[in-house]
Amino acid sequence: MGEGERAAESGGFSATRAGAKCGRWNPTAEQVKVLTDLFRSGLRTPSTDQIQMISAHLSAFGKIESKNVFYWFQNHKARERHHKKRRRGPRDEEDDDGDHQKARSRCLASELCAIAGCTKGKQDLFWQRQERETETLELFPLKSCSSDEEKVMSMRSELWGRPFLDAARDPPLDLRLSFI
Amino acid sequence: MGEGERAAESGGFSATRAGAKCGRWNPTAEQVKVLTDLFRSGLRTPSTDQIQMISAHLSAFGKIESKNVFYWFQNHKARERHHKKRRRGPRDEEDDDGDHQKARSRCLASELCAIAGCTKGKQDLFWQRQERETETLELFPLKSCSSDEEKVMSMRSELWGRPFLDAARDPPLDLRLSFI
DNA sequence: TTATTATGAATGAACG
DNA sequence: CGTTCATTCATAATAA
Repeated sequence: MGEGERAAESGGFSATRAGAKCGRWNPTAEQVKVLTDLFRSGLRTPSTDQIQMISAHLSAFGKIESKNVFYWFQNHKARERHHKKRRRGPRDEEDDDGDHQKARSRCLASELCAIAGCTKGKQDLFWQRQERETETLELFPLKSCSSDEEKVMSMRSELWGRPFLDAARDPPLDLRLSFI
Repeated sequence: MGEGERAAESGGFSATRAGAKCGRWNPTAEQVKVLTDLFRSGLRTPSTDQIQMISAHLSAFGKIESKNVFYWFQNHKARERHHKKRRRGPRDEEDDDGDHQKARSRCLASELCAIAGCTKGKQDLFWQRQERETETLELFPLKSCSSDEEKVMSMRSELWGRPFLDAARDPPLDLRLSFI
């Protein structure tokens, strides 16, 4: 199992990390980055809409489904509690991809985030939402998430690494964070 | 096959086999011995308490953390199952697997085991349990696991290999196994 | 040394 | 939501 194929690196951007048969979702560095940021920003249990939204944007970095986002948050939240301690290893920081194409560009103005759910009435649950086509959703459908004085955390200035190759294709990703 | 191999001779005791800078936990022969015994005794998925307990005792043989125990069982269970592929014992096969390990035997004097969880109310999960100091747990804290006759498996008489050198320092390890 | 194996650690996916 | 399973990744140990 020593598989040295690990070396198989992504061609241009860190797409599929594992060259093996991807039976399951394999998040790219960018995707993880965004998800982590969202999580650190306070997002714990994204609504169906938020999941759809996030998934849509992350699809720019690679194949991804809504359920992946759903699971990601579920797992991350559940495990955070069990993982409060030190994280082994000296060099285990991040990005094991080997490709450092993280054009550190700051998007202060445009912070990435989740769109408020503002769940409209009744809708199918989770990702099983009939899978209507592939993207019918809009980026900013919400018109009034209402005020809410609940948790309004502001985003932390974070960088956004984008593939320098498809700069034109991937959306700017400047979403607004507005927790329900 | 490895399992026992690297364990080397139990003739004495293999101190911290870890050659040096252990990036990751490297179990000693004794630790593996105990874990293996517990596993073969039927323990598959130790509870948080059991993990803590086991970890505490195994620490006598070397550095170890609760999460190591947790992972060990996870891996061991998963792998044994996976390795059961294409292995049809023609004849008298011990067929030790399965869940029938009900050797309801007497907990003879020195049986190694895990202490019942007796999960009292709410407790942190897994090995993340606050890491309260270094063992506040008692060997037989339970006074009444209360009703619930879930799975009460008894231990199979097994010997306990102990380092003859540190007999005094390491706990006798005569615990009782009582699944919940 | 390099190649392979054994296994610790991590996490996606799901179960109950 | 907590817990468990299945795969995969990473690396110490060991064979070649």
